Amino acid sequence: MTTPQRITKQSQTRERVIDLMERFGVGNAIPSERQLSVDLGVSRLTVRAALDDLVREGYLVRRRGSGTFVREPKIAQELTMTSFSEDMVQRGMRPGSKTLSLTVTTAGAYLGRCLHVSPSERIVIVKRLRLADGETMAIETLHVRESLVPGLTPTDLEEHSFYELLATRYGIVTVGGTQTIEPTVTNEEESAALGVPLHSPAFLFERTTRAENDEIVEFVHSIYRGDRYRLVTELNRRDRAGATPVFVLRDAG
Amino acid sequence: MTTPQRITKQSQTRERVIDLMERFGVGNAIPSERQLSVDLGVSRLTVRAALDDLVREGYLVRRRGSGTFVREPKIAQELTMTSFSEDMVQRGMRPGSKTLSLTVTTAGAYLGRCLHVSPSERIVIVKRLRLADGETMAIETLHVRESLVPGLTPTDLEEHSFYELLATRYGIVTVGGTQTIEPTVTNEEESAALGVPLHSPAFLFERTTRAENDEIVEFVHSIYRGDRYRLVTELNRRDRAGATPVFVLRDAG
DNA sequence: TCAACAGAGTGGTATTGACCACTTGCGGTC
DNA sequence: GACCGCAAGTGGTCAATACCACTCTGTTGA
Repeated sequence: MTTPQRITKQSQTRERVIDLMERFGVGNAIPSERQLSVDLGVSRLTVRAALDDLVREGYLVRRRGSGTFVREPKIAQELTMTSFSEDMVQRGMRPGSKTLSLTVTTAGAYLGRCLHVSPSERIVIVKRLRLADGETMAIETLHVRESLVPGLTPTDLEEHSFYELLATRYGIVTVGGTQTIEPTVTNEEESAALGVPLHSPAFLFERTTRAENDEIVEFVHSIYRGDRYRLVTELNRRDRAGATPVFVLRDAG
Repeated sequence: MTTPQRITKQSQTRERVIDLMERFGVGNAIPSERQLSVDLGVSRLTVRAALDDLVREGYLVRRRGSGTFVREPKIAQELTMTSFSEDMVQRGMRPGSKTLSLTVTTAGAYLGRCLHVSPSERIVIVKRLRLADGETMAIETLHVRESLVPGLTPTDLEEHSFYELLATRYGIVTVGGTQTIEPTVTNEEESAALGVPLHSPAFLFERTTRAENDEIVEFVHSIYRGDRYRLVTELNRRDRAGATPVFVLRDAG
């Protein structure tokens, strides 16, 4: 059901349908399933499987007795495993990062538990601002074992995405993680950094990220401006799996 | 692909597989797809379609060459189309509802836009507290066209789930909706009602719900205590569709 | 002129049969 | 006893076909 890694007729069909979607344009119907199965030389079942995925991902809508139509593109990215940098690029904005501080300390009890390491392990703590088109969007505190990222400098992080650095320089591929989201209000430091009034509503994100070997790579604590972000979920009685939320950047002002 | 509303072999198969899952227990394999297709008297493809859904919803895991196994149950409910009442029952808590006010006014510009009705349409506005095991969890403001729910009383809402009432008494079946989530802080009224300090962090949920004919049924504005709820998301580099968040009730204190 | 109807076309469901890729365990071999 | 390899069983993919329920449209009838 999930997209296969190997080249399969279903995945080929998917790609060719995506091409067709662009050709026909938003709001229009793509050829019928039977027509597609003839045109693409695959069975209708294969066509349906490919369309199923595209429908579930929100690119197409089916109307029984009528046809399958190209949906208008989503306005926002899914709340998923993308870095802030990637995310902003996809939204068509210029991402930025300003490193406020980079310190090394021992983990201590709390961080040790978060990162699954000994409390005496040395940890790099990086505090940085996240910018979009020059405007401050969030303040992020990154915690990572020093042994994983030797020689990391503040400017590294302003020039590259952290995940990019992990992958290319340190050979660490992240595969998943857990994220919790809470409402909070900004404190003095956060308000000053974000340029919002004291005690403004904000999202508190906490994320732990895992590598391929199931080791915990990082623990990130982020404060996102509540006046610039909101979460949007499409609810669905029939198909409970469709409740994938998107993290939406609001209009300014 | 989506669960059908009519009785279908696939939905029957789904139910019978769920029975089997309970019988075999967490961690164990259920019978093979071929075996199930014989036992249940349906084709293997139908079995697969039913299993697909259960896998996507996280109840089963498939291991190629090995079998299909019962996953351990999720710790929390998905952020989905369940009513507060259903939700609390599933968490093993006793839901409660205390109606604070029930008024009827004209929609006006803003509500008219939210509900897709004329600004002069008469709207029932219900304000009520949501309780779990006697403790106040949220304050909810419900907006619904008066013509949809004639004769609705405050006590109705304390004795039944609103969705239950809609379905049984008014014959309105809800099929989906859109929900937005923002961080906020409680105002004087909300703080008093929830029993938290003034300006406490909270989640602001806004939901519009659609009926079968795509008409908008309700617009709900809810304030959830930030000290009792958090959102949890499992992130996944490989399968982007799997980022379904859960709305977790925190430990008290 | 307009409403009702019939038919063609669409997605939704289901069957049967086949082959592939992978896991596992059994049995033979060294 | 330890190791290797093979075969059986599993999920993954795909084909060809059939019928149902629904939508839309063009035609027919009043």
